Amino acid sequence: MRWSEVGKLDCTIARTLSVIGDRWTLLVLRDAFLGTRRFEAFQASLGITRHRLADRLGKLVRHGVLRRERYQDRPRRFEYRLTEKGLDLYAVVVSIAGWGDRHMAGRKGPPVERVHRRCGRVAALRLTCEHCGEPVTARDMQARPGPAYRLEDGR
Amino acid sequence: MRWSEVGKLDCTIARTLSVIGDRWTLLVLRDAFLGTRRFEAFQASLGITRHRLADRLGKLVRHGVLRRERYQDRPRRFEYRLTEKGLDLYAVVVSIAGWGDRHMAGRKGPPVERVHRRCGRVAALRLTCEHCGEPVTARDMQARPGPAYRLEDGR
DNA sequence: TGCATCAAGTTCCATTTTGGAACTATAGGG
DNA sequence: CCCTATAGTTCCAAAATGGAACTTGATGCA
Repeated sequence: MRWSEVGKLDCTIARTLSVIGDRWTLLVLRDAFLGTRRFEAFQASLGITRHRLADRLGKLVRHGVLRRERYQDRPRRFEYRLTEKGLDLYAVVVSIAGWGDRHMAGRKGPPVERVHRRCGRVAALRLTCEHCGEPVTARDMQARPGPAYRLEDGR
Repeated sequence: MRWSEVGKLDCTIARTLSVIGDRWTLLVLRDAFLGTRRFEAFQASLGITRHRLADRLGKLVRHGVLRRERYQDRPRRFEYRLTEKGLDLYAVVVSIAGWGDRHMAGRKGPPVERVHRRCGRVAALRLTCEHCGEPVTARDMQARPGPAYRLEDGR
């Protein structure tokens, strides 16, 4: 199976990965969440080739994760900014950073920390149940077939 | 820059992605969280080539995300199970699924739903601040250089 | 006029990674 | 002796990637 077909699978994870599940794309998003907007800045920060970068930025724009916005005429220059859909990927980026901080950090600790503006503290973020508000881990949750799956098989 | 060198960067996200930031790896993990353990089962479910799969499973084992466990002698047969380190990736997988459910779901709804065992309800999971417990989005958080970064530059 | 610089790409080619399909190893069973 | 089952490995063509140079449109400045 070609990777370009994975997005057609009836699985939201597969479809999501067809947009962001790329070697460089999540690093582009990391930088976007740190405030990077310009082509040259992404390129310098990541060490990605210009060709790849143009490609990935274009894909993220096509999928509505980034928006290409003109910030200057003569000559025309553009920058890339997160859309609402893109901002909603924060949980993904932060979860990856959190796992990395716990399991892959150097002895100096994490290179970036995040402050919760409301309470003013440096905070790790955690997953909680939307109903009862309790923190959850893998063992607290039970996966089961959802609406789409039941419909499809007539269950 | 070669992708194999990205993991050496002084960034926990880059290091994490060097382990799981692969086209297929996150789909392997999705299946692992749904209970898949055997080579043949991963292969059939994903449509990944056997060669790639052996490669990815091996990499996850080397990084301590999966554990290769013998479940039969004569002939020796092995299965792959999440370690504690692997189970801790739940937030990553669930965040991806959540974004997919919100932005990429078909009209039939999500194919999988997750029940919180403790409260018994089908629940979406959300990010909250570990200190005040409030749900947070990208706009609620402010990134800043962390310990490793300050140490390195003497700031 | 001529030349340098800046920012955002694009083009070209060699190297690396991947997909696809067939093959191997070890054992049980008829 | 051959079929089946499971967990891989091998080989090659096709696709994706890295690296470096080139393009485009404009400003500055000698």
